[in-house]
This record gives sequence, structure tokens and C-alpha cells, in this order.
Amino acid sequence: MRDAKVTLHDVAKQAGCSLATASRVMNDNQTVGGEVRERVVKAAIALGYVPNGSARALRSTQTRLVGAVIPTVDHAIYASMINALQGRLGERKISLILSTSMYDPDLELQQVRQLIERGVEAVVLVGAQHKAQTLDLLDQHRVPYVQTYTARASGTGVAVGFDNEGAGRAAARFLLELGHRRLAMIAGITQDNDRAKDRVTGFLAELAAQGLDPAAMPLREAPYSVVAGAAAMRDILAQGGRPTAVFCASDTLAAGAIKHCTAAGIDVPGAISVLGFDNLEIAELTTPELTTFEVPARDMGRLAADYITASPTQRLHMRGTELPIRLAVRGSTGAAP
Amino acid sequence: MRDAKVTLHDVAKQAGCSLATASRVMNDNQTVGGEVRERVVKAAIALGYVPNGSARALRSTQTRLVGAVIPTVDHAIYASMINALQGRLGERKISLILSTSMYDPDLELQQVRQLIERGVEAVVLVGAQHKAQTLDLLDQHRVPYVQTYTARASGTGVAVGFDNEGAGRAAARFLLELGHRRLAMIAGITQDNDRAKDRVTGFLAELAAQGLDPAAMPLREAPYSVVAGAAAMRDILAQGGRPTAVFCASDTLAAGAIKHCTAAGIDVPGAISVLGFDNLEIAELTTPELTTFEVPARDMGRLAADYITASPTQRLHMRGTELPIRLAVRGSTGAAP
DNA sequence: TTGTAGGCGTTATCAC
DNA sequence: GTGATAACGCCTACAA
Repeated sequence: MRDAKVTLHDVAKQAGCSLATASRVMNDNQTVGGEVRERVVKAAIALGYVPNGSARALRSTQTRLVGAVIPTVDHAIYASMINALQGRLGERKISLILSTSMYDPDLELQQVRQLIERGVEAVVLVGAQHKAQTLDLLDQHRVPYVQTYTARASGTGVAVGFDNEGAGRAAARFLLELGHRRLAMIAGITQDNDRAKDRVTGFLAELAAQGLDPAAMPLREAPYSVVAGAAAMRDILAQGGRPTAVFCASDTLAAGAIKHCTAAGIDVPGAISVLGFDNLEIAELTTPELTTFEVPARDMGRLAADYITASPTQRLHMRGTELPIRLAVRGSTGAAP
Repeated sequence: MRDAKVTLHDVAKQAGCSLATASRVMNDNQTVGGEVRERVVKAAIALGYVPNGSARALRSTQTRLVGAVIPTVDHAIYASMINALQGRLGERKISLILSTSMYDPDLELQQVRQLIERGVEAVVLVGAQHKAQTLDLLDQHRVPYVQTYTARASGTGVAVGFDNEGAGRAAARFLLELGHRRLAMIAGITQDNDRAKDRVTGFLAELAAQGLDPAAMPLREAPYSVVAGAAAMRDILAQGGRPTAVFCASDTLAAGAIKHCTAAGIDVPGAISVLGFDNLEIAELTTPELTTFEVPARDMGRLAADYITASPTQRLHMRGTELPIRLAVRGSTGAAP
């Protein structure tokens, strides 16, 4: 087996040229003779040369590394974004360092610091709510960052996402227009989560605007999972004054809500309409299928990558990309009974 | 704002000590005086010093970087593994570079090469089937690799996973014991995918062992998605000689199969039993709920991380971790009609 | 306990 | 067009 540590020096020696020339060949620098270039390429292949990224980065201050800090990969909505982001970056030979914060801002700060140590050239975050220290650190090291799943950027960041508050209002409007008056909401955990918070705010604001009392509305927070959604639904029903429509801040929560209703013999949407959020694959698996907002996860990943790979001047024309979210109407919602 | 490029040199100057001493402090080297140590720490914080990972890596040949190449993040089963892997590695201050191959071995090779350039200290792959060149490259650079979702390692790698062929056989046995004789299978795309292939092999082998004709069994391959599962189910039914039980190589396929049956007015499990694979969250969302094999995705991620962070000597005691997979029996399977 | 100095593999700036 | 040579920021013998 060929030796493990073949350096550019070895390649140059084998090709009978200088280190500098070999380097030029590896970097597609045009100022090198065709004949020499060929010898270098051949030598590199023969020796199994692989450039040393650390050395290259150290010398050129170009790491071709991008970092992402997301709450978890275990939610399809984030996984989708990451998949698109990585795919797009990979096309441009940029590697993605992925880390998860588990919705913990302190952990996020730590991860961001680590990413900066690694020399990432940009960072992708989720949401606009972060520790001031986190954004300061990024600024201090001139590392641009894009905030996804939100339309309003904080700090010097750029947002690639959608309007969560607007979505909350749209949800309320949709249900109100179906004639519902006794509404409820199963939200995500709003602590340290501006997206979850904004959806609640928007939903309540619209109720108030239409003359209903937001304070009277049953509201539960639950982690994004089917079982938590079912439990929250149970709680809301146990509370009395049964709602005729429930807005769930994620499809997993909605799936749990429907599941509980079905188990409890409550007809969906006959007795209760259930509205979801995300439009995951599971939205078409529930019975009835889920009416839900389609979140452009893939687009966000793709656009974040585009922003990152754009030149600084190009970036100026890209400030704040707000994506539309459309409602996918299926069977889980209907007119108020 | 403080300057972006603060080097250890600056810290040392500010603390009034030598570069070496400052370096010792940053690396928790004990041989440094308490008073000086404090000055260095204070200076580092004051200046907002962040070590340069590239320089550190170049000098110490320790990158604390691990790479993973998976088919896609868009399948919950891989996302789960990655989530656990990253979490565990993160605890040990190791960063994860994630890339996706889209089931393409050539792309995988390219990604692995890129990871080696980055100086990753280990690589996590999926499955045991890879280009010889890929594994050679890893060996050549002394980069250990672990193969997940499989129990048999190839090359010099280590497997952290389960026996796909055994699972296929277990699936057949389970259905046969329920009295089914006309079986069918919806497999994943087997090209370049040993896990998918092994499940088919095992399933067919067991049929043959029990005196049935494997060649006569309806078999469809489909990408892992609900719609593809539904389409495959349609095809199988259209083929005539309707089976009484269908083994699907993933829960998404199974969900699609059930969905199609329901739409076609075929009772599950009354007329047809459907058996899944993965035990994703969606397994409890279908109607009826899915009987399926539980794949230890989280465990694989965790164990892969443990293997990677183990010392070379410890690793010798860890060769080949085969995980058991258990069957979660729910409502989608029943006795043959 | 602390300082000095050499070098990790590469790229960039000079000369030639 | 090509070749020396000096950094890049850090770690680590070796000295003191």
C-alpha cells in the first residue's frame, strides 16, 4: 500500500519540478507549461496524493467549510432543509459541519464558537432568537450567518424563511372563515423558540381582531411529537368547553391530536377540525388527511446555500428572502358543526 | 468591535508571557503557574481569542473532525442515526462533517476523498457495499471507518448494525407462521444497496426453505416513499394472484401500501397483511397501525460514535457490533384469510 | 515553571 | 513559465 502521508513536496520531486509549480498545477493556475502540468498530474495520481486541507486553509484563509446549527435532525422539517443545504453546498465542493442545539441557546453558542474555531465561512441558524453573545461572536469574526424558518433577521444576519406570525394569523382566519368560533391551539414549546412563539402570537392576534377573546382560548404547549400532540388534545378536551377547531403548530402534533380524537370517538372534521403545520409526508397518512401549511424547507436550504456561495456584492441584492407558505387543504378541516 | 484575527501571539503579549506558555494554558497543560495562567485566560477573554483550528490541526495532526456519508438526510431512519451520532460526538467536542451520496457510489467516493482532505479522523458509512477504491483510499490514509445498518463489515471496516438478511428471513417466517402462503414483497431499490438486497435475499431464502417457490413471488422495487409504496402495491394487485401478505422494506413503503389498499377497498389485515420495516413514528399513524421491525438507528449512531472515540486498543475489543432487531406487532398483520 | 526555536503542508511573493 | 523562500498560527521538544 502506498504511504499515507504523501505531500505536495513528494509530488513535485516525482514530477521533477519545484513545490511551487506543483502547487500551481493543483490549483489550476494557468501559468504552467502543458508538459510539466501533465507530469505533475500523473505523479499526484501515482502517489495517491490528497491535499492537506488544514495546511491549505491555514495558508489561504479559505476553508470551504460552512456550519449549521439546528435544533435537531430528528424532525423531518429540519432534516429536509439540511438535506437541500448540504446537497447544494456539496455541488460547490463546500463541506457542511452539522451540529444540533436541542433548542438550547447556551449549547448553540458553544456550537457556534466551535464552528468559528473550525474556520467556517458562514453559519446557518434556525430562527432569529439567539443569545446576543452568539451573534456578536459571529460578527466579531466576520462570519456571515443566515437565519432560516423566519422572515425577520436579527443582528447582521439575513433571513431566509417565512412569516410565522402571519402564518398564525392565516390559520386563525382560515378556521374563522369556516365558521368556527370556539378555537384551540396546540403550540410547540415557546421557550427559546421565536417561531413557535410567533405562530401563537399571530393566531391570538387574529382572534382578537375578529372580536374573540384570546385569553379564553385553550392553549397547550407540547414538544413536537405524536404522543405529545395526543396528550395535549386530551388535556384540551378534559378542560371542558370543547373547541370545534384546533390549530396545531406542527404536523406531528396534529397527527397526535387526530389520533386522540379518533380513539375518543370524536369525529374529525365532523365534530372537531384539526389544522396542521409543515406539510410533512405524514400529512397524507392520517385519517382524515391533514389540512396543513406547507413550509418550504427545501427551498430554505437551497436558498441559504445560494446566499452563502454568493459573492459579498451579490449578497447585497439578496437581503431578506421571504418565502410564501401555502395552505394544503385536505380532509381534516371542515365547516363548524 | 474587537479585531477579527486575534492570535495566540496577541494573547501572550497582552498577558506578558511567551507564546509557549499561552499555548500551554489553552491546552490545559498543568505545568504552568496559577498566576500566569489566570493572566492568560483573562487576556484571551478580553481579546475574544478563538483558536485557529486549521493551524492546530496542521501542527498536531489532531483535527477532532469526523465525517459521515449517508444516502440522504431525508429519511427519518438516517436522520435519527445522524442525530445520535452528532450528539454523542459533540459531547466530546468532535465536529461532524455530513455529506449525502444519494445512493450513488461514485458520489460517495468523491465525498470520502473530500473528507480525507479535511483530515477527518474517522468516517461513518452506511452499508457494506462500496467501491473498492473508496475503502482503499480510507485504508491508505489510515482513516478508520464504521459501516452502519449492516452486520457484516467489508474491507478493514467495522460494522455497527444488524443482519438484514436475517431480518428478511424473520419477516418471511412471521408471515408464514400466520398461515400466509401467497406472499409478496415491496423492496427498496436494490442497485448499489446491499441492505435492500439482503432483505430480499433473506425473505426469498426463507420462502424456499419452507417449500414455496421464490420465483413465483410478486416482487417490486420502489424508492422509499409513501407514493412509491402505493404505486408498487397497485402494480402487485394488478398482476393478479392477489397475495394475502406483503412485506415492505420500509415503513414509508408500507404506509403507501396500506393507503392504496384502503383506497381500493381492500381490508388490512383482513384480506391482506402488511408488514413494515424501521418502526418510524409513522408506524403508529397508519390505520391500522403498522406491524414492523424496529431498527436501532439511534443506537447505531451512538455506538458508531463510541467506537470512533475509543482508543485504538479499546477498538480491538469492539469488532463488529451486531444489534438485535425486534418485531413490533401492531394491527396491520393477522392470520391468513 | 517558563522561554526559544523549529517545523507541520501549503500558498503567495518575489526573483529569474 | 518556473523556482526559491517566507509566511500562515500553533504545538512541543529542548533549554534555561
